[in-house]
Amino acid sequence: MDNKKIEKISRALSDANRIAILQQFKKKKDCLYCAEVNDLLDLTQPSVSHHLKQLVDADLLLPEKEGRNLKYVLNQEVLNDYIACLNELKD
Amino acid sequence: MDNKKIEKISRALSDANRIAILQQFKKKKDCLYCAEVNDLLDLTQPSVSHHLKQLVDADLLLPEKEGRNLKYVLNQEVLNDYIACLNELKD
DNA sequence: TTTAAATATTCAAATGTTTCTATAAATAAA
DNA sequence: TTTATTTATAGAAACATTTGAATATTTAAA
Repeated sequence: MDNKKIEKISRALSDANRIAILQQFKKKKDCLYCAEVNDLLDLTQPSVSHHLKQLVDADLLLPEKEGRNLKYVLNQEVLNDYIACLNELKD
Repeated sequence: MDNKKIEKISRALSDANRIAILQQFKKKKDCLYCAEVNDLLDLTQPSVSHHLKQLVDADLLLPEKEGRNLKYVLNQEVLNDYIACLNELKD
């Protein structure tokens, strides 16, 4: 994982709403629906869409279309890679 | 570590110059001097000072005065706590 | 095929970040 | 005590991010 990617993931994580989205995956078992995220946050639908886009663009979330619904899965591999990079910082 | 703190650390990590600073600790053994950081980055001294402030405000760096010089040590404890929070995201 | 529901996009306003120049503050050296 | 060195701060310009209103797109249901 290069520094540009570390920067992008860090930026994706640097917002209270987006952290809340990611933490919601702990409570739900496997995936989160877009509509659930809209309910979770105290924001308008376009704002939530913006935040989800940041997380998807950073590859932290994997979107899956289901008819006219959209389902997100946490990308554990990217999260692991990111954590590995942070561990590298410690000598 | 609460979400505000996770947000702040993530933001501190969301910049190429600040990532470069942290990575420099791998090369240097124990600490980094302010002047070394000024040499490392292609920025003016006030800009470097700004970036170091972000890292110190996030508690990622611990500053130590040495006469008129300033020395920074990586705060491994905060880094560990942050990494632990990210690990929590994975069910 | 028309209508309804779910999500995305566009645009603009407000706010925050990054960077610089200029300058201040702190401290060591002369 | 004057001067030089090191780091910090103030202020402004440029740029990026966040948010919401309005609207478009996509797809299912009627």
